[in-house]
Order: sequence, then C-alpha cells, then structure tokens
Amino acid sequence: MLNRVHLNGLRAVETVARLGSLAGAAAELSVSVSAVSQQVKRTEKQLGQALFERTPGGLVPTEFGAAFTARLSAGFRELAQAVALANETNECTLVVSVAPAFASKWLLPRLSRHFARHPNVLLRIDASARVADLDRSDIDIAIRLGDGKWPGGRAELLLAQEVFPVCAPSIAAKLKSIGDLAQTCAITDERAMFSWDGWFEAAGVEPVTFQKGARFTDPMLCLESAIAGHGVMLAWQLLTADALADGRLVAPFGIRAESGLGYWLVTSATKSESRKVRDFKAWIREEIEATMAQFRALDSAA
Amino acid sequence: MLNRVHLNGLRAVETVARLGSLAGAAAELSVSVSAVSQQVKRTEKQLGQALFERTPGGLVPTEFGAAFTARLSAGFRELAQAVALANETNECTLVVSVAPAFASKWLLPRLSRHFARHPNVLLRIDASARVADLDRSDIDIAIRLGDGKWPGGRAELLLAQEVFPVCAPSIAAKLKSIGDLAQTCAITDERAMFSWDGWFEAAGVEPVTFQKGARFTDPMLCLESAIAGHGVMLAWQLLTADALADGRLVAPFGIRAESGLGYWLVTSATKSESRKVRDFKAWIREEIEATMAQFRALDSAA
DNA sequence: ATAGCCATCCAGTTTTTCTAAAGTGAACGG
DNA sequence: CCGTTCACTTTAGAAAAACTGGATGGCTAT
Repeated sequence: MLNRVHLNGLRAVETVARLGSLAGAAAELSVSVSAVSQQVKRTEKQLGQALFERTPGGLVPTEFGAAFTARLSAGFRELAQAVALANETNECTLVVSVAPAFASKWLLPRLSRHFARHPNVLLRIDASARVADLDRSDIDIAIRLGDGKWPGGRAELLLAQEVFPVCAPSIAAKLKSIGDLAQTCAITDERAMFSWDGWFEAAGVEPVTFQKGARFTDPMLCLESAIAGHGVMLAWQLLTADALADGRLVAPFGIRAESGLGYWLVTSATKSESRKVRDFKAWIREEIEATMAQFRALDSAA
Repeated sequence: MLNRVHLNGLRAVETVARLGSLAGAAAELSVSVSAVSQQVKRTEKQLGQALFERTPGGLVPTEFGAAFTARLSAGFRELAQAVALANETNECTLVVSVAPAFASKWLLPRLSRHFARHPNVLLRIDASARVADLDRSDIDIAIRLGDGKWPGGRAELLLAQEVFPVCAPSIAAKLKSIGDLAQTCAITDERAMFSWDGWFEAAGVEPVTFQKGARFTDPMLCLESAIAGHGVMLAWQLLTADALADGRLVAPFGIRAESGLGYWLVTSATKSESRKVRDFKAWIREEIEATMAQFRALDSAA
C-alpha cells in the first residue's frame, strides 16, 4: 500500500498541514521551501487527490486532506517515538560483552558499585564465549583477554595478566617447595591460552610432572574445583582476586609469570565514544586499581 | 527527532523485522536484497544501535531491535491506513464543482438517480461561484457555463444554451405580443453574461423598453422572483426546465435566442479519467437528453 | 506604488537509492 | 571431503530522487 507513495512526500505533507505553511515546514525539515513545495505536489499527484487548497494566505488542507494528514500525524508520531526510544536506550543502557568466567568471578561482584555511581545507566552484561563484531551488534564494550590486537576495534589495556598456581589452603599446607607439586593433582583448563611451562620457567625450575587431575573446558569450573580442594591450577590473576582475598584460595610460592596476554577493553573503532562508555571505563579502571591494591596487601602480608 | 534518520531506512528495518529475512523484505518493497541490506545497515548506524543479530539463518532482531520495530510497525500501519483511505476516497467519492444556481435548479433534483445507479459512489457537490484550478484541488469534474475555452482543462460541451423570456403564467396571460413587454417589469441579473438585445434580434423586432423591475446579483433569486410573478426574465434553458415542466413558469412567444455559450463539462487535462468520472459523464448526458425531451414535449403541446 | 508574504516553477546539482555481480561463510548432502 | 545452497554483504556504477537558488506571480497592507 505504501509502495506507491514516497515516504518523504508524506512527511512533507504532514508537516505542512501541521504548521500551516511551506515556510514553517521547510524550517522544521531543514530544507528549502521549494523542496517542500515539490514534495507536496508530487504526493498529491501520487494520491490522485488534492490535499491542500491554495489560498492567497497559504496552504489550507482540503476536507479530505485534513482527515488524511491527521492519520499521517499519528503515524509519524509513532515513528518519532520509536526513534526517541532508540536514542534514550542508546544513552541509558550500556551493553558489555565479557567471557562468562570474568563476568561471574570478577565483574558481577563489583557491578553494584557502578550502579550506585551511575544510577540512570542500565547495564546489560552479555556473557558469551564468542566475541561478536562490535560494529554489528548492540555491544558497547567488550572486555576480553588477548594480546591487544583486535581487527576493527579500539583496544585499551586494562591490566597485563600474570599467571600463578592457586589451590585451597588445605593443599597449600603440603606444598613446602615447588617439587612438592609432583605429589598434587593439576586442574587443567583445556581451552587455556597458556601452560605450566611458562610458569616453571619464570620460577627457574625444571617442569614438574603432576598427578593426573580433573580437566575442564571452562575456567570457571577449574576455579570451583580448586576451591573445593581438588588440586592446583594455574590461574589468571584477576579471576582469583576475590577467592584469594577471602582465603578460599591461596597462591603458594609467590612466583608469578607474565602471560604475555592481558585484559583489554575493546570498543568499536567506528562509533564515537559516548558518555556512558567513558564513565564505564573510568569506573572499571578504579576497580582494577582497587583489586591490585588488594593483591599488594596480600603480598606484603605474606 | 525524525530528522536524523531516513524514513526509507526505517521502513526497510520494519519490513525485515516483520518478515524475518532480507529476501522477504526485498520482495515486499520490490527492490533488490542488496538495497534492503544497505538500508538496514545505514539505519543501524544512524541510530547508533545494532537492531539485528546476524546469524547463519538470517537476521534476528536484537532485544532492543524487537521493541523498536514493534513501534515502527505501528507507525507504518497508521501511514498505510492513511494512504488506503486516500485510495478508497479516491475511488468512491466524486467531487463536482458547479455554480450554485445550476446545482439547485437542475442538478440536485436529479442527483438521487445518480445515487440509485451508482450506490457506492459518494457525490460531493462543491457549489461555489469561483472556478478552482482542477489540477490543484480535489475537484474531479466542473460543470460551467462558458465558451468551451478552459486553459489547462479538458472541456466537453454538454448543451449549447438558448435564452428566452420566462414569467409566471399570470403575467404571460397579459402578453399577447412582444410589444406588450413594455408594460411589464424586467427581472435583471446584474451578473448575466447576455442581454435582451440578443433575444430581440433573434425575434426580429426592435428592442422594447421595460418598466423598472427588480435587480439581483444571483440568477437563482431572479428565477424565484419570476416564479413569484414579479416580472419577465431572460433565462437559460436548463435552469428553467423544471419550472416550465410543472407550469410554475411559462415561456411566452416561443422564440429562443442562441447565447453563444453552453454548459461544459470540464475535467483536468493531466489526471487520467477514472471510472467514477466516466460513469458520471454518461449519467449526466442521459439527464440532459431527458430534459431536452421534456422541452420538445412542451413545444409541441404549445 | 511598493514592499512583504506565500507559494510555484525551472534548471542544474547534489545526494540518495538501486542494481548487478562478485564475495563470504555457515550449513547441507552425497 | 567437496561442491552446493542459502542468506547476507560488498562494491562500483547507474538511475532516481531530492535539494537549491533564482525568477515569477498572486495577493495584502502599507
């Protein structure tokens, strides 16, 4: 039905009818009077109906034109509301894409503080393994582990990640030296992006062979398993922060290895950075800093 | 609010969301898939929000996209209804512009027969003195007295008009010869397009000077005045048809003068002739014919 | 008269939109 | 495993639509 008419023409007609003059409509649509005049005329032709009476004082809707434009106004009002909704949503909800483990082990426990500071920003956490294209999804920010190379994204380093062994305190009690690891089970994340070799190298010792232990495809399960005392796992700094702070886990030996990777904050290279994104960035840096201070406190206590 | 987005893009988005695929939308909008794809992408950019998730199976609205397109659908439905209304009105109502006198003295009494024949066509009679531009008003047909020259209009002769004196029967009784007119009052239409001289010439007699009589600016009032027996008026054939038929008026002397003018049916030269217009034309010609037959019957009775 | 509105027309330019054709990438089917 | 299909994207160039600015013409009020 709408195929035979041009939408812009309808919009011109609606605006003219509402404002009562071409000049007014031209101003609202920010085009020239001439352009509006032509649009109106074309639309009348397409409809096969005159919509306005040309009087010396200006354009006056015909009987039919008045009924018609009333309908149009309702329609365009609806469209405008939809767009307004978009802008509002745009400003007020922030979609953050993170890996599930990061979300649950570090981000979620801190989120209430973001809400306290920015009560009008609604956060939506998209916790999925795959990294969606930032330009083609409604994701504003992705927080991902990697080397900082994201094609088509603007990446900022949040924190270079170190890896180190962690385990339940009960197990740590039996670990007097690195060699004792041979008597413990290794909890392995099959999808991990690093291996024990790196850590042994950083510790300056020959690699130790573990007892066979549990294997998972999810870092979160590894962490739970370690807390449950099933063995030793090689963990990312940030994911263990809270468990270390409250003593559910401990980090024996105190030796940490650079992983060469880090947590990066990635935003679309094409979209311009909005207020909500800036605010979130500032907030998360403070949280990172607080977590690091926690680490330092633990270190010096040890 | 709507200024920052392109309407066509919104339409593309709405259609894709409703039909669930680019291909479907492309068919409905009768453009290529590619065009729709581009429109959707541009709109997402303008909104600063992704509206669809690109999955292998096709485009799936994001959470926000679903809410957004629901609104859009409502808006476009409204617009479509407006346009549908236009088409319907277009087909079903016929606007006829006529002079008030012609409307009331000839057209209106016959209109019920048009309705009987075309019950679904709603007639609107625009009875005004000024002749509006047919291209720039919603008038489908104008019936006007003139010489057939209408710039920018397609004119067809309905009936060449003759003029002749008419008066109430009581006055006619006193008129044995044309000379007796000198003892009667003339009822004058100050805006008339012809004068008595033409009729006297057609009658082949010297002009007669009347008694002073009433003067009007409206042919309808002249006619009423003549019926009331205030004098003799020089009248158009068609306008007096009914009054002559039922005897309220009579035409003494039986001499008629060509006026050089006629009733013309004028339609826009640019708009194509629609069904309702053709039907109306056919109907009015039949009515004219019937009226003329009436005249001939009166003539032969005399 | 003359200036000021309002709208229209016209011609040329800019912008948008569309198409066609090649390309991607996931899923399907032998 | 290879080739096909499906659904969408990309690109470049062509076509269509929209816009501008200046000229024009009617009407109103000084």
